[in-house]
Amino acid sequence: MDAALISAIGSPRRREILRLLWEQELTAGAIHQAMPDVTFGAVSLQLKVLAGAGLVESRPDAQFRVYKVRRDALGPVAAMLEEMWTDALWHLKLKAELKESRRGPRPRRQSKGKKR
Amino acid sequence: MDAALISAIGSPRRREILRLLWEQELTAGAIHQAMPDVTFGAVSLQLKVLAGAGLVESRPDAQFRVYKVRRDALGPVAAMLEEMWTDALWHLKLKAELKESRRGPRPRRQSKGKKR
DNA sequence: CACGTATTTTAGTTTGATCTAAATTACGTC
DNA sequence: GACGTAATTTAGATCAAACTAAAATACGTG
Repeated sequence: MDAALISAIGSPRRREILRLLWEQELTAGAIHQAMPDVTFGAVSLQLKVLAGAGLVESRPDAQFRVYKVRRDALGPVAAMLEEMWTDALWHLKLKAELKESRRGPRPRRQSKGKKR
Repeated sequence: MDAALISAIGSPRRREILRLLWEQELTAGAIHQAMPDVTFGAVSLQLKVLAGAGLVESRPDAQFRVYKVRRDALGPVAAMLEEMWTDALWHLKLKAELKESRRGPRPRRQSKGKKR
């Protein structure tokens, strides 16, 4: 129960990933598919942070890597997150939250036309 | 129990303030005195964030403003923070954490010499 | 081992969080 | 009301988190 854990769940993006992993194990690719607004690389980096905090673990499975949430590491926070997520309004809130809290460069538009 | 709460405790600086307020009520000035590495303004801004998340409340007392932590708002997180803080290693950890996580401009040196 | 798919890592960019300094507001006392 | 102290707010600066694109790595298969 250390500061890295609390910092890790402080990010909406990382909570989104935890949410996806809550009920099922998923490959990195599957997680990315569920988050179309970021690149695969970004997802991988956040998974690394989560793993560093001990909140997820992964195992290789053929050419895939399967991620799994470590609920026990979350302790009492697990219940808190669940409560948050079962809240009927959550889906609406999540959208707003992600929109207002995203950082880093905007998704670049496909530069159409110029062919190089 | 919403996202603002989790985000609020995600910041080491704000956790430091919560720690100071944990056992006693304090004025904004007293909190600032206990945090000599930031300006009064910075402390005030963080108190505002904490208040916005419902984690602290304040009442005027003469020309002062007394702040108080709202433990109930923290729910299960309260116990987690306490555990973190009673950890014997905590003091060492805190220093390292603050050093590595501070943001914003460096403290400016007194511009000595040139009298403007 | 060349090739295709899955994932991670690196290098560089953007932006919001956090900060400072200064201006402003709030309160009490004379 | 003028003055002094306490606190907040504003405007501007800096930094690191979070991102992208591309390169590198890992794994399985023909």
